[in-house]
Amino acid sequence: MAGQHTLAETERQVSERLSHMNLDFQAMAVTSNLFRAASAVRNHLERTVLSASGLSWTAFVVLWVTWIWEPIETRQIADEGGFSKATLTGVLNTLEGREYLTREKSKDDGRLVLVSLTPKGRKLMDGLFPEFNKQEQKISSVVADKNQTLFADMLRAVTAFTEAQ
Amino acid sequence: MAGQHTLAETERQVSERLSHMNLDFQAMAVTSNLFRAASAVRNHLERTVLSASGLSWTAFVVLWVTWIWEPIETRQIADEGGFSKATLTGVLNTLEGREYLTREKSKDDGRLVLVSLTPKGRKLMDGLFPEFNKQEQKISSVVADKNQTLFADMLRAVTAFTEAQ
DNA sequence: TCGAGATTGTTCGGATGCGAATAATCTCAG
DNA sequence: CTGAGATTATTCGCATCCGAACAATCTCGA
Repeated sequence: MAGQHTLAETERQVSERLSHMNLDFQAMAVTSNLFRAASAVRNHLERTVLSASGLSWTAFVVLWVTWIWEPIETRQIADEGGFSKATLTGVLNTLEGREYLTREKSKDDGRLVLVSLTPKGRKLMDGLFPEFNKQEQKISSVVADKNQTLFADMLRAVTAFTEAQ
Repeated sequence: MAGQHTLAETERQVSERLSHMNLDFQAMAVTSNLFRAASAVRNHLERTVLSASGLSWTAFVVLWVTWIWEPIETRQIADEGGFSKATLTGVLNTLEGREYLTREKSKDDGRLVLVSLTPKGRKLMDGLFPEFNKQEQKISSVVADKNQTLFADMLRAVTAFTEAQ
C-alpha cells in the first residue's frame, strides 16, 4: 500500500525533476499530503467499516448528514457532503431503493425535496457509526492529543479560505 | 459554497444528536475536517486550474506522477495516486487518446506496461504545473509559515499509520 | 397581476471509480 | 524442465461523479 517509493524518495525525486522551476515545495508538500491522507483514510474506512454494509463512501456521507439533520433539504446534503446535485440524485436513488431513506416534496416550497431516514436506515447508522468512530479515534491518535485541536483548526482554515476563493 | 450551516453550527448539532452515544468528538472533528479540506481544495483546483485544459483531478494526478517518474510502471501510478488499477486503465485510455502519454510493454517483464509523456503531454505539464503550484501556495498560506512543516508532518503521519493498518 | 429572472431537483452524456474475473507472464520448488 | 502458484494489466458490470440542459417552482419589481 505504501508504494514502491517512500514519501521521502518521492519528495526528493520531485525536487530533482522540478528544481529549475522556482516552485513552492513546502506548499506542494502540504496539499499533496492532504490528498494522500484523505485518500488513505477514506480507503481504510471503506474497507474496515463500510464494505460490510455494502455502502460506498458517498452513500455513507449522505446517510450521516441525513441522520444529523433530518428532515433535510437535498441541496444541503450536497453542500455538506461536497458533491454535486447530480451526483446526489443518483445516490439518493440507490439509498431509497434499499429503503434506508425517503424523499418527500416540501409543502412550503414545491421545488424542494426533503429527505428522512427510514427506521431501517436509522438502525443501520446506530450500529454503524460507533464502529466508524472507533476507527476515527485510532487514526486521530497518531496526532498527539494536545495537537488535535490545532490540526482540526488548520484543516478548518484551509476549507474556509478555499471555499471563499 | 460554505453551506446553509456554519461549521460551528454543524458541530453543535452533531454533539446534540449524538451526545448519548459516548463518541470521540475530537477524532470526529479531525477526520471530517480532513475530508472537507481535501474536497474543498480539490474542487477549487479543478475549477481554477484544471478545467481550462479539460483535465479531471485523476487525469492530472496521472500526468503529474508520470511527469516526475517517467518511464513509470502503471502499478506505481495507481499506487502513488491512490486509486485502483481498474480505474487507471480507463484514465490511461483517455489520456493516450488525447496524446498526452504513451504505453509500452516492458522488455524485462512482459506483464508490465511502462508509461511516458509525449512531447505534447510534457508541454502541457510545463505550462500547467506552475499555475497549479501558485494556487497551492495561496491555499497553504492560511497556515502560518512556521506551522506548515508541522501540518505536513501530521498529514504524513496519518497516511503512514492508516496505510499500515 | 404578471412575467422576467432566480432557484431547485432531475436528466443526459461521458468520464471516473471499484471489486471480481480473466488472460498473459513470471517464479521457483521439485 | 515443468507446472502450480503468484503477479500484472485489462475487461466487465455496476455505482458514482460532474457540467450542462431542462422543467417546475418561486420571487419580486412594475
